[in-house]
Amino acid sequence: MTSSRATLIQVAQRAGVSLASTSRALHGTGASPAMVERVRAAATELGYSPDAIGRSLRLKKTFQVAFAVADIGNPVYVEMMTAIHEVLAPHGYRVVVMTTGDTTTSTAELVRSLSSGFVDAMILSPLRTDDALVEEIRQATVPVVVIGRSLADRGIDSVSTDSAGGIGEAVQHLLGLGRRRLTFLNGPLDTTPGEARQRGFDAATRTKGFTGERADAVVAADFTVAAGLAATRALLDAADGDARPDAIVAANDLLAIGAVRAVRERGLAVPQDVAVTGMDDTEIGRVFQPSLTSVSLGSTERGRAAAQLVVDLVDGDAQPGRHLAVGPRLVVRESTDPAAGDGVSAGTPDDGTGGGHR
Amino acid sequence: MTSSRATLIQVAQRAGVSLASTSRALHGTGASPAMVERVRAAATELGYSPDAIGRSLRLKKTFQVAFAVADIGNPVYVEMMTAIHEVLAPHGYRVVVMTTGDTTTSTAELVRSLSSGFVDAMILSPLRTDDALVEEIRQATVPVVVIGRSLADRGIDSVSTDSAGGIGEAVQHLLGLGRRRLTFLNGPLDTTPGEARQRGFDAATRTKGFTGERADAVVAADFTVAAGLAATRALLDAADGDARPDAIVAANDLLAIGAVRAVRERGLAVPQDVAVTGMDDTEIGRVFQPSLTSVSLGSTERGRAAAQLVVDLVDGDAQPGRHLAVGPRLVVRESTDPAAGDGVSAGTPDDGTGGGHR
DNA sequence: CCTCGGTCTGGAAACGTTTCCAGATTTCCG
DNA sequence: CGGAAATCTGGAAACGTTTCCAGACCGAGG
Repeated sequence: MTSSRATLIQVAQRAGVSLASTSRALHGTGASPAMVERVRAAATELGYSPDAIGRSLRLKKTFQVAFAVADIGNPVYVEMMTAIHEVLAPHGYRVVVMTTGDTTTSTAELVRSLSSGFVDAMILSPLRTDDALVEEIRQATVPVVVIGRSLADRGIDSVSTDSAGGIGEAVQHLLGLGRRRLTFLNGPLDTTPGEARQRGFDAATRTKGFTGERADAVVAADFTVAAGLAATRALLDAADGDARPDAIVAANDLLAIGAVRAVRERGLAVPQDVAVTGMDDTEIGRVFQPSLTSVSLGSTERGRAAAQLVVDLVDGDAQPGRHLAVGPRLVVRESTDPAAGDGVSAGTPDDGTGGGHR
Repeated sequence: MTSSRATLIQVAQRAGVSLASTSRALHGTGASPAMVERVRAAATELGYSPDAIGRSLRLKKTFQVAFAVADIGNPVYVEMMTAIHEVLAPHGYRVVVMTTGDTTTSTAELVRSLSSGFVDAMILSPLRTDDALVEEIRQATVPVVVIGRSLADRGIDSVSTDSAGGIGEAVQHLLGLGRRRLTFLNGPLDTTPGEARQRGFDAATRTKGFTGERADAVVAADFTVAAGLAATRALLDAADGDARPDAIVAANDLLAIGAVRAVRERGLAVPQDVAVTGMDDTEIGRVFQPSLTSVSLGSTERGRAAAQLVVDLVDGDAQPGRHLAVGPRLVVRESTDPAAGDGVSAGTPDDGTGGGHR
């Protein structure tokens, strides 16, 4: 407990040289070899390690970056966080996790708290944005990179994906498989993803290129398995025979799992009778039986890109206002194509459990 | 970008009073109402917000706590992190995520880095521990709370669970259901959990109270679905008829899922022909069909407990060396009991996707 | 031999905050 | 009304680091 509380001053005294020289010697710039040797010796003797706070105060740099989301347990955000950490750690930056709360107000408050200067930058993935929040971000005393919609026009660095386009990809995939009666299983429409994905489905099915017979949409109470199950049950109750969909496009993997369950309850087969697609490409969808065809929104890529923007902004001399888009990517598995891999043979690096300790 | 860069000195000048009085007025101690009013006004006028670094330097307190594990994407650790964050945030502490690397050496190195004083404490869940690491933790300049095995005898705060006992609970549960031929599906034995869980299985089956006919163990290559699938296939290939197990105790949920798949491949039913239990009680096991009976090791509780220990240690005046044990808890679901809930009706607060945005 | 340039060193300031200490002013009570 | 006590204020130091600045020293070239 007593070790390593040595300060630079003590090292200087021990080495019998000035504070300035000591700093230079350890920092490796403009000191004679003899001096370096001498100071190094004193430093190791005392078990010296530089104080991060003193250093930060002088340098006006904390070597910390905040990552703020509403729910840090959400697998999508966990993926982002992991990617962010992987990019930032080699650059010497620590990652501080924070929560935004549910509202734009609480998010704006969090952004305002940046003015106390405990981080060099923030990566923010807000649930939704409004003008007040955007303005707060612009006024922030440290760079903020937003994962969500593009804010390039407001001079804010941002990374986005195209979930609407992703739904379109799922629709095209199903049409390509010969499916003709599509139902979109969405979550609440008053959410940002719910709204965007609905837009994507409408765009894909109300175009001239739409070769199907029908395209309906139902809304589940929430983005959960239970809600997906209930909504799909109702859907199947209401329609049978030719009215029954032969494909369900779900707005995320959990809804898709609920849909699969409901379909099977009716004695129907997935994908033979009803094909199902999900979105987010989560571990849970990969492991499920049948493994889920899902639209990956590239959470890892988005996290990585955001972190890279931060590095440029903080280390280098980049100007804010850049925007990066990560394209959606359809991953075909059993829930639409029985012949597709089941995701098990492919090595899943994460074993999903504390039991994975080596 | 120009806002909130005001310093306390500027506030003092603006208010026309001394620096000392300004600090007191804002901090609310020993200042006259008039002074408080005056300083407050100046502060809001300038949009002042106190600098965290200057504050930390003076107070010798960072208001940050590190959480370090090998793999921050691992759901078990994510659960811990979430719980830790929930406990610490209300106390005004930020959470810094760090990775230990795979070896005890790299972990010890991380602990040593604490001497630069960027956090007030660390919560560490090491893959494994050795004497050098324990010694490093003892020497650390800030309190370290270990999640893993008890280190009370070394004067280090720790939180542990009893995975061995948890396996015992699974065994008892299966015996209670009338199962007689048990097979333990473990991961690599040279891992800490692998070793402990094997010990638990042996203890539960080699005792006088063991009412079964046989108890075997197989070892999968890894704690993954694929490894569980392969190992269980081999197991079923080798034995049939009466030799076939009527219950499989898996060392974690992913292995259990692999086992379920292999059993079904053979045209056997879960749980009727073969009952399966997992461990860790992950979301993935709850959602899987059949939903998995699993032994929860209370990751949330352990995280919460560790965070509470940190708060006591840093805020209060507790002495290190305490130890808390979180008991394992068996959650019965469909993979052993067809009548058990499938985990879907029970509200899962986390929707597992970015699509859950409100 | 003088001067110039380069290399190296030490003093001191600065980053922004909190708090000790002493002095000044007010309040209270005898 | 005098003195003690209580209340309030300002100066200054301290936390630990980096870096500007000036000065010292040395060697080389004129």
